[in-house]
Amino acid sequence: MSDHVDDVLAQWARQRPDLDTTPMAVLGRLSRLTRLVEARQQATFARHGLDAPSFDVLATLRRAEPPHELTAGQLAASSMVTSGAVSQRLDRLEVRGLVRRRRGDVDTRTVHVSLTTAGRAAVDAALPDHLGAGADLLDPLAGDDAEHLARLLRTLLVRHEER
Amino acid sequence: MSDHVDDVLAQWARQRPDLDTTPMAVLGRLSRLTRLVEARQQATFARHGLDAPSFDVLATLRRAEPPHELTAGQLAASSMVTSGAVSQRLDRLEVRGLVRRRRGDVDTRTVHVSLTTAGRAAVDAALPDHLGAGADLLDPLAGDDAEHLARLLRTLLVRHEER
DNA sequence: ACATCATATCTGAGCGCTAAGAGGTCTGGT
DNA sequence: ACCAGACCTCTTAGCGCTCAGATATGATGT
Repeated sequence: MSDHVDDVLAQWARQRPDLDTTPMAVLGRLSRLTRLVEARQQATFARHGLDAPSFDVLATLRRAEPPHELTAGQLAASSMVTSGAVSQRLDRLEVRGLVRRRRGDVDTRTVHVSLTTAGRAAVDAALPDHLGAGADLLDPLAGDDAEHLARLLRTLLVRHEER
Repeated sequence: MSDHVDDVLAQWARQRPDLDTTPMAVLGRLSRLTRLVEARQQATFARHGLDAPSFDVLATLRRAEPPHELTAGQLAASSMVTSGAVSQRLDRLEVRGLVRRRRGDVDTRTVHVSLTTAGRAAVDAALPDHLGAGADLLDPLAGDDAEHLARLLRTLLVRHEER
C-alpha cells in the first residue's frame, strides 16, 4: 500500500532528481492528514450543532478554571487566529446564547467571556464524541506508536512555538 | 520546556479528570503544527510572488510527465479541494499567464491545464527555497526521527485515504 | 496634568473555500 | 437512434478568516 505522498515523491524523483524532496515526506503528510482529520472532526461537531471554530472557543473556556471565564485576548492567544476572528466567533456564539460577554471593570478595555449554562452543556455533550472520534482516528497506530508520534510532534512544536 | 498542548492536557485533567484526552496529544499537535508550518510556507511562497494554492497547482503540474499537463479534475483530486476551488485557482493563474487552459478534443468536457514557460519558471524558482524552508522546519529532529515521523504519519494516511 | 505610546477589542473590505446547482457532454442499454 | 444517468467543469452565494485601521482605554515619563 502507498499513500498519496509516496506518489508525489516518486514523481519528483522522476522530474527533478536533483532535488532533495525528503522534507515533503513529513510536511506533505502533515498537511494532508490534518485536512482529513479536520473533516472528520467537523462531522462530529455538526452532530452536536457545532462547528470547529465554535467548539474551539467553548472548549477553551470549558477547560479554564471555574467560572470558565477568559478574556477575548486570551481566547485569541490560545486559538491561533487573529483578535478579529475571535470577535466574530464570539458574535456568533453570543447570538446563540452559548457564551456571555462582560466588559471588564478594572480594565474596561477587556472583555470577559464566559460559558452560559447552554454553552457548557453543548461542549460537554460534544466532548465524549469528539474524543471517541479522535481515538478512532489514531486506531491504526499499534502499541506505543501514538505516544511516540505525540513525542515527535511535540519536539517540533516546542521549537516553533518559541518565537 | 512544554508546548501549548501540554498545558491544554493539564487543564483537561483538572476540569474533566473522567475523560481520556490522550487523542489530543497527537491531534492537537497535528493541527497546531500544521498551522505554523503553513504560515512559514506562505512566507516562502510570497518571496516568489506566489501563494500556497498557486504553488500547489503549479507544483502538481511540474511533477507530471512532460508536457506537464493535467485535467482540471486530476488537479482537484490531487489537491484535496473541490472542483469549484480548482476552477477559481486556474482563473487566477491563467490571468497571470502561469498556466494555459485547453478544451479537450476527444472528450470536450475536460479541460487540459499546462504550465506556461513563465509558470514553469515560477515554480522552479520557488522550489529550492520551499524545500530549504522545509528542511529548516524539520531541523529539530535528530538522527532518523524525521524518517520515523514520516513513517508514523504514513500509517495514518494510508488508512484514511482508503476509499 | 499632559503627551505619548502601548494595549484590548471591534469593524469592514477582500480573499479563497465549500455547497449546490447549472450547463454541456459522454456512455450504455434498449 | 434514442434516452437516462453519469460525468466534467464552471458559477455563485455565503462563510470564516486575515489585514488594516478605528476606537477607546491604560501606563509611563516628564
